[in-house]
Amino acid sequence: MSGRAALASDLLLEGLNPSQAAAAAHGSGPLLIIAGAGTGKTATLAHRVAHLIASGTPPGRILLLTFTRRAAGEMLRRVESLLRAPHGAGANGSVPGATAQAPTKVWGGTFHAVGVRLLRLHGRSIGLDPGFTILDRYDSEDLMNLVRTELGLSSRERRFPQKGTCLDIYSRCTNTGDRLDSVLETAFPWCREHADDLRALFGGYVDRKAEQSVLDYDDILLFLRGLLRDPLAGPAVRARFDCVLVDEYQDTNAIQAEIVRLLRPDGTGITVVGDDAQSIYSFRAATVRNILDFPLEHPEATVVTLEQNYRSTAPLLEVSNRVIAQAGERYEKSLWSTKEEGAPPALVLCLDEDEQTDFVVETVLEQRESGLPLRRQAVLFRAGHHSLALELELDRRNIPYAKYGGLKFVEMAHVKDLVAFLRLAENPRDILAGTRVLLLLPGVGPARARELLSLATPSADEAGPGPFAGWSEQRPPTASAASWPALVALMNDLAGPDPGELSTQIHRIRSVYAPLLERAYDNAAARLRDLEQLEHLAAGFSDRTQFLSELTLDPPSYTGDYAGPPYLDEDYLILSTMHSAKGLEWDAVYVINAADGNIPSDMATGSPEEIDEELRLFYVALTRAKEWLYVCCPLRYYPVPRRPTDTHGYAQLTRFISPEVRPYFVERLARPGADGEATLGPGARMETGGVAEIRRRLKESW
DNA sequence: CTACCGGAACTTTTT
DNA sequence: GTTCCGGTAG
Repeated sequence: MSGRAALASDLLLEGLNPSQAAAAAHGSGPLLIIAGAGTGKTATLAHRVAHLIASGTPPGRILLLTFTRRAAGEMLRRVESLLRAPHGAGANGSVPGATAQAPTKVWGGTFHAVGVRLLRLHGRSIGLDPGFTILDRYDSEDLMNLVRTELGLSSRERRFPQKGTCLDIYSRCTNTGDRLDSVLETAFPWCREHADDLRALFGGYVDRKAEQSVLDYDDILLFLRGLLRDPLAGPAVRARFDCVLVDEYQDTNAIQAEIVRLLRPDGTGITVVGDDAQSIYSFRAATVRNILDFPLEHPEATVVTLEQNYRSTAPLLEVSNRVIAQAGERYEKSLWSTKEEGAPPALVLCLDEDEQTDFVVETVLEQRESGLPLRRQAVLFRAGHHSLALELELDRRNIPYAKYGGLKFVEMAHVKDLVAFLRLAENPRDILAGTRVLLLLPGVGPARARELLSLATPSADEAGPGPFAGWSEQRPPTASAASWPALVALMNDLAGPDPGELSTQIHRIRSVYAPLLERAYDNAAARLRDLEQLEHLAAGFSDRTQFLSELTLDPPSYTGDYAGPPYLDEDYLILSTMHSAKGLEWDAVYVINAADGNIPSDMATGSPEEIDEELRLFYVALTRAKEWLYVCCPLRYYPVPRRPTDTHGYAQLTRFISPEVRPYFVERLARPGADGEATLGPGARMETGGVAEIRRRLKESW
């Protein structure tokens, strides 16, 4: 590094605390940054990238792996502004060495997005067709179901696991590398008896993916690892990068860790950042061992711990620290804040879900009255459907909101339909996309679709007839005689040498699809508007291949608003699952349904490890708040009915707010009763009663 | 071979 | 409330 560059780098570190600066300016040895919640992790990482560029690393040789594309984008924006900022160094007021190459050249994105990019570039050298299309979760389930039906596993005396469960088991096997038997034993004991059938099923699933030239999420990681392991291709890919930075390292799985290892075998240039206390993806085979064992794997590694929290006030931090202290193994750290003053966290006890909804809506509006915009407030919950009642009320009151997690825009049936046209054109062997398109036609069922798809083959030479040329001679079922010629013409054009602009392609699909949509679904008008939205979305992409990849790897989240995602300049309330809230922060946070059964989820209380993960998830939710934190727990809730006979159960406050933690909250009733404060203690399940009865119980039972 | 109807079983988090 | 399976009518 030149003297001037060194000076510039020093200037880049302005505003960082000593630990952050040490991490940002660290040399080339392996580096582990343990970054507690709200400790300026993003800033540190951005400064580190800027520092690397300023000290001479070409941006294109830096690989920044993040958990979402949004995180990567945010990080690179900050890098850019750091390098642009007038630090007084350099002739033109910016950092030397930085101006020539834009930081946007940095390879940034999720493991999956980067994997796809590298596989399209280098895949051929390990025998992978670079024209592959990508299956999302639902496509993968459908393909699994197809094979399951073929093998006659659907109709059995002993009920065979559902497609989603099958895919979970498969995915767990591939991502952990464990044998099927041990996976079944530890994670899916109720499926043990089907071990042999599952093996056959998975074999078929793998074959079908290969035939169709499609990759599921797991394949992307698997093939990327294969690429890096390959004696010829591996070195070529490795040679691209000098530095690999991995964010949210606590949520990586064994394959991802190996990919990092293979990218930088000697450990130099590796930076991993994370917080073991926020590991919340073990259901996806992420293992906290990656971060805990990093110093063992790299004995020469430098470990920097960030403990000063810049996000939350001391009272909020206090309660979060107490909550996470209940967890098992972790790096000991205690977050501290200089923001001493602040409102204490509130524990809000509600009679039922309606009262909780009212409380949240009223408080959100009060906060807005006193100057806090909606978008700086967020409601967090364990499962996507926990926000349903709230969404209804927000709709009723015309309060705009955006929901993260749960059903996504691209997962809605009509959007998937339209995308299937594009996918089929892109990859005529993609049976799932093809079946989806053909089944839209009245009179066409699975059998006819299969027959038609066997006629469609990718044409070997450019000049030859298109892949769907054979369809022109097919006589359509009388019911869809009208739409058939248009569909054939459309597909031939889309798959032809000159399909036109992407948004034009979508426009053409819409005109063929609209009548089919109207036949197949109700509220066609709203759905057609969504498709218009999709066409607008596509305008930002020049390339169909890229559009399809990004759509499945990083789908835009769907909002509750019929008109599609809210415009960026509008104010709207944030609704999010706790998982999707990772890495984000808001001034006011409302955690709803903080009852045992919801958090921890009833589905995840099988083992102490699972419960620990739920605890960390709760911790993640609490630590999103900067100023105000409300934890709401409805005493009674109805959407439980296992049987139609019992209408509702009584909830207990989440076990994570234990008697030791509880005093750090200020307790209040959502709708203060006539006789003021209630005395609250641990609850018990009870039989139902009238409102008066419930109110009475409320006072005794907490 | 497709379209439709009735009964039975299930119901988290996501790249 | 939903999805999934098997049976039956056209």
